[in-house]
Amino acid sequence: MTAKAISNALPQRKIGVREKSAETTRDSLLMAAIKVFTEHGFDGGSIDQISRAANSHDRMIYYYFGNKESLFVAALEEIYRRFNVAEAALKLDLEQPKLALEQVVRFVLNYYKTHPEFVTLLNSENLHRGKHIARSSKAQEFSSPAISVVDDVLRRGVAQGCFRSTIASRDLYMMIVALGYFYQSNRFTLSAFLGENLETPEIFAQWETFVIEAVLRTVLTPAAL
Amino acid sequence: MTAKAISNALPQRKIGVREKSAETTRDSLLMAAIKVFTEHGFDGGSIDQISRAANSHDRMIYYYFGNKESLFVAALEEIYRRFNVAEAALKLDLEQPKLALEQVVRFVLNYYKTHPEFVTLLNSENLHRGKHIARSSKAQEFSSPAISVVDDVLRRGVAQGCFRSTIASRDLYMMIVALGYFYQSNRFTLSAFLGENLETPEIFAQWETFVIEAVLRTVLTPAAL
Amino acid sequence: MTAKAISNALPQRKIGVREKSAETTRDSLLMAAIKVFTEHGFDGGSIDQISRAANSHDRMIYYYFGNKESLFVAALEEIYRRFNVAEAALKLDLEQPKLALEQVVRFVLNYYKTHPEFVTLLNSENLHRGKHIARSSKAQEFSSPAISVVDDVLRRGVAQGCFRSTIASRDLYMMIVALGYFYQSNRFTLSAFLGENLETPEIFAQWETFVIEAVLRTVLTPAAL
Amino acid sequence: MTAKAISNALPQRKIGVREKSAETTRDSLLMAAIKVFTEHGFDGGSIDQISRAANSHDRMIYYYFGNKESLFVAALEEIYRRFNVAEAALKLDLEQPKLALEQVVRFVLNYYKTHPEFVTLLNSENLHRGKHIARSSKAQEFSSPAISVVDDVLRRGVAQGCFRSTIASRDLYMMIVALGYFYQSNRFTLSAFLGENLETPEIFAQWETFVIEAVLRTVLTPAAL
DNA sequence: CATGAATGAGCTTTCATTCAT
DNA sequence: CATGAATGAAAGCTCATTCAT
Repeated sequence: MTAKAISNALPQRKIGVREKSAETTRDSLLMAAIKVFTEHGFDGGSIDQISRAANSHDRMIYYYFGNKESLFVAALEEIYRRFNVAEAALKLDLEQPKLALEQVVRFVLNYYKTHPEFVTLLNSENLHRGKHIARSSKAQEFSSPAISVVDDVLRRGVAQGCFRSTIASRDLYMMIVALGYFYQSNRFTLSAFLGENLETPEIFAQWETFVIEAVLRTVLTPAAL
Repeated sequence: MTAKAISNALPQRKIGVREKSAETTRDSLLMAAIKVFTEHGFDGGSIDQISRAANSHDRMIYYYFGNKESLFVAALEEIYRRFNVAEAALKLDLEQPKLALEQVVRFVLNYYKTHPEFVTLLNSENLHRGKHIARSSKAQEFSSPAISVVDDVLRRGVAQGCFRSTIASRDLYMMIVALGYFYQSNRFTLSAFLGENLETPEIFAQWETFVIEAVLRTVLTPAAL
Repeated sequence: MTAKAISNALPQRKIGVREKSAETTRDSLLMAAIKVFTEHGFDGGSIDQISRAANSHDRMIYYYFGNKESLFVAALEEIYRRFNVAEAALKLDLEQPKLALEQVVRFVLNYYKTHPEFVTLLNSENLHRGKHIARSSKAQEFSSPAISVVDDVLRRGVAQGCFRSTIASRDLYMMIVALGYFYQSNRFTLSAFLGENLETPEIFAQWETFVIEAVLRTVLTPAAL
Repeated sequence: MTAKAISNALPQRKIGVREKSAETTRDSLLMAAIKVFTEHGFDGGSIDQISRAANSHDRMIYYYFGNKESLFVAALEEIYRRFNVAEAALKLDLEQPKLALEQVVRFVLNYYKTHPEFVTLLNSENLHRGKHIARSSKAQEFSSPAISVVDDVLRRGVAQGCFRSTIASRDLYMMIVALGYFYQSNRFTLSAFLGENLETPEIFAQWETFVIEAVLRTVLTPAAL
């Protein structure tokens, strides 16, 4: 029969024989996985959808990743890696802590806005109570850079006397992330409930301004306000 | 043999002949749906799991709700209804806006904490880009009470001169909700990344204190700080 | 609950309480059955579709007809009854056998064309090897009029000397019916295979002329040709 | 317990591990499909019945054919292919057009009689208004041989002067097919209505003689009669 | 490295029908 | 005469995964 079965059932899927290197196959499967999991979540996305989107075959996913869960973990790690790369590119002037903090807030809000896969994959992961990320050896190493950026800015501001000294960097980090993440992750239900489309640039801009103000007012000393 | 076939065949699933009223059947299906969707999300939760948990049959879900999506919409509406009931029971002293606002924050944070189904169902819904709630005629009517509570407090505080007049109630509402929701919805990935368990009472208490402070600092006039 | 379950699942189906007489309900169910069975066949048509089309309820079908098969038998009997009524209205001049035979052919071809339900229901019935009609007590009484019309014309023509005496009326009857029925019943596959749409008036007219000629040439004596 | 579950569980359904080639599996599924669709029609025949009859599994039907409809199309194409093969084996002496035409009629009538699957599958297909065959790319290529055989004989007869020149080959083709097909496809309802069993050899023989005579009388010139 | 074949359990949904009032 | 409730079986189809080469 040779290739006839599949070409009968899925005629649109013919791929050339050995025309792609291993690296490419693995990569395109991973990209496809991020795309499909972003659109349908872990449960909603199927192995078949992913392999088809990658112009490959189901079997290759098992070859390279073992199973669906491991593929999902790889996808999670990849989007975290990308976030860290983007964050590392952020050049902050620590000598101006107030401005630096504002930049961090802008970066976070805009990163979430332009990278829905980040929000959606984490959303799906939390629906599963974090069971996949718990299996990742790289989980914690990925978070430290993010938090340390906030920590650095905070320390410098305290040292300069413009930031309050009682703020825990973990809380500040979570505040910034929460205000950015929630707006994106819940924009659909929020839009429905508020009767306003949160995806318009105007409303996002207003929110960004508000968040910056809220963060600064929380952190700044009365004198620096 | 499939698990489903077994459960159909096993005698212990047989329920007494028409011993339950329609009210009970519909209700228990809805309660079971909330439970199962909370634990596994929309895609992860199966019709079979739900009917079994309700001690009923698959068929009755279609009898009472039409299909899986409509059942999910009914579940969403129910948890929103409950939230509004709980919020309506909240007695605020509007003459003390600062205290009232603190109470609102405490209420929201604790409601999300004690009602994981609220967070999880919305999480699942946003994964589907809000397509289910868009079909609900009750969506908007459910959100207005929540926002108006914040609005009332805010107006009163502005009138008394202790709250800043430039705050939009929608932004304030979203801030409170975001800080409460995100902590719960992302507690699994956050715990993994931070290396700290956010479900311990101590860390939650610290977060609650921080959020109250952040909200008040954002809203209060310099004089009232 | 009362009516809430159905109105939730099938909101478009509310019917007034007792606003229709029994006669009407039974009749509209029968009409709906003919319609649905015509469109989808016995297997393809569902009890639910039928009761909905009749603006009634599943339960009423069982009340009036007992089960799906008996409903189908009733539908078959009804379309045969209608055919006989139409045929009885046909006024033939037996003194002109050739003309009368032509009229019969025209009647049959046009009846099948304008009553697709006749063709489709019989089609469906033959797919089930006639098991439903075998249960009908009225089956044979319905066929006699049809055949006797052909028989009368044939006898008269033989008596007059213009028709050949060796023709069996059963064969002649089947020939006319076959040429009319097949064209209608198989018009879809024929159109696909021939690459011509048999539903256009021109092609039907050509066929009608051809059939009349074929029937007459088969029956007429050489002298009368 | 459902019958399906049972058949999944019972050991006698287990087939040897990979003891069958793909060729065999696909073919036996197709053969089983023809058998089951012949007996119960498209709607009445189930995927489960077919896979069981082929000693295979539901899943393989989707693997090889995609879905039930495509399997049905494949079945239709297969029986048409077989008809064409049988017809191609027919050796006609075109120098004797009258005899050749008689042979064509005998061939068609006997093919339909001995291949009920041909009649039944087309019957079922027409019940669905030809929607499946419309999706077949091979539909028209299958019909041309059949019609061209009739066309060849007709032309030769006209050339020799024994056949009338006004006959359209399409009409002649449809006449022969109609008289053969209808007798088989409607033999159940006809038997019930006529009170005679059309499956007895005597009645079939009489019909065959009649049809040959009718076709020849329609086609022959008066001189050749 | 890659692929065709196969597997069995699971999914959501619809079926005809019956019960009790 | 009619209806709301319930039932169990079966439908078509998709799931993640494994085998053998």
